Amino acid sequence: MGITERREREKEEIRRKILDAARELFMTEGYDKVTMRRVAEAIEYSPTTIYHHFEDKDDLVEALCHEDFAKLLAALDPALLPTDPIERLRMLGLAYARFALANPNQYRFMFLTPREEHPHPEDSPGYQSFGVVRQMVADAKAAGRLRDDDVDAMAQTLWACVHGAVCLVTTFRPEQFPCVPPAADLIERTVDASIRGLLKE
Amino acid sequence: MGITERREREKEEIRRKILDAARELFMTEGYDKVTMRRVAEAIEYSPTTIYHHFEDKDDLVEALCHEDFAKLLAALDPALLPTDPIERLRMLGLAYARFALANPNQYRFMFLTPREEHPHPEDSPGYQSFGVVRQMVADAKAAGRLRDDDVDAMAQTLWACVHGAVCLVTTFRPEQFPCVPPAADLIERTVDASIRGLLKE
DNA sequence: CGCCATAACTTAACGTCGTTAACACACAGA
DNA sequence: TCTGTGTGTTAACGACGTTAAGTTATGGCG
Repeated sequence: MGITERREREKEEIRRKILDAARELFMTEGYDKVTMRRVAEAIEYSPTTIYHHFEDKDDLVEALCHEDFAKLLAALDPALLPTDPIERLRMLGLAYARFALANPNQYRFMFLTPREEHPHPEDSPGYQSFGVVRQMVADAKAAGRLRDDDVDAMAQTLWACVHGAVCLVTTFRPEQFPCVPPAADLIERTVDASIRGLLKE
Repeated sequence: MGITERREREKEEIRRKILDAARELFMTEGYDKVTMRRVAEAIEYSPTTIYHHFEDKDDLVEALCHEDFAKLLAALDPALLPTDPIERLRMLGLAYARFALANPNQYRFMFLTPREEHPHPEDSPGYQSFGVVRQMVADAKAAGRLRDDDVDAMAQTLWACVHGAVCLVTTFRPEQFPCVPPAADLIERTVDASIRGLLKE
């Protein structure tokens, strides 16, 4: 009775094809250019077929996004970071920014698009990514290196700062807005300043 | 020969009406809901009429945006701020955030939408707003309060941090993402930490 | 085998959007 | 009085997300 299993495998296969085609369009041309019709054309099916695998366009991009949160979580793997708590935080910030700059369209959808209908459950990669930050802030705090007691608030502050630098760099081209410096420079400066602002004494 | 003047006055009047209707829609319902047809309906003209006053939808929203940059510049008026350079910077950051939180849709378009075709000339309010930040950073530097020498880079760093806090707060509702704290609290903490990170010793 | 239910997939359409071509009309200047 | 310019309209085009209806293939079952 391997028939239904084969069916499921085939269904999964085309779901995979849809996701891959959508991601290709999404990465290279951005959200607006991911139209159901273009995705369908890319996989050589009719647009209606996509609706058998995803509820609507939002659901499709949401699925993409879910995969990307997993990638982000992997990119923040604590095992890859130094042991000194502060240096660790610094490298975490840079790794986060590296992910964002490498996947600007995804980042935009993940962190810059209001997604009221899709909250992050506690065991989701998105939630866990924040957990990594919080844990490292907690470690730095435990090592007596931070000035404040509110670990959550400090983690959010760091996140906000790096997020801001990433947003500026990915939104504006250097020549467009007043004197935006080389991307890497602004990000490094922002990570440094925000961490320093939380240090004890 | 007041005829052409009356004509121009009338033309200006309807342009004004279009902008007002568009702003109303834009503020309350966001960019997507500002359709040429709905704006036209609001002012009781045909959609085509709008195209006699604005090149396309982008041009219309761009005009809205231009007005908002002027409002931002006004909201950052240095005369309203304290005299101590650091306290001044702090209040500037809070005033910036206040503007953003009061006009989230406009803020989104102003600072979160890539606008490749519309750079900011040096005398534009957008450019000048950054000038205000840079000037205050320069003053703090002149007062010997800052650790670094690169005024532009420090101004951009502060901007990035506040921008990031504003983006998080306007994008996510408190219950949606991990433990986002009360908006005002995160913003204040971010302003404080980023400035502290730039202080001398 | 022959019938049929179900799932996969398509065609064709609806309503919305931004935008534009074609036309109508008022009216100042000759 | 004619004419051109500016101001406005209607009606359409093509692209979009989405869906109703229909087609086809195929495994299950008498």
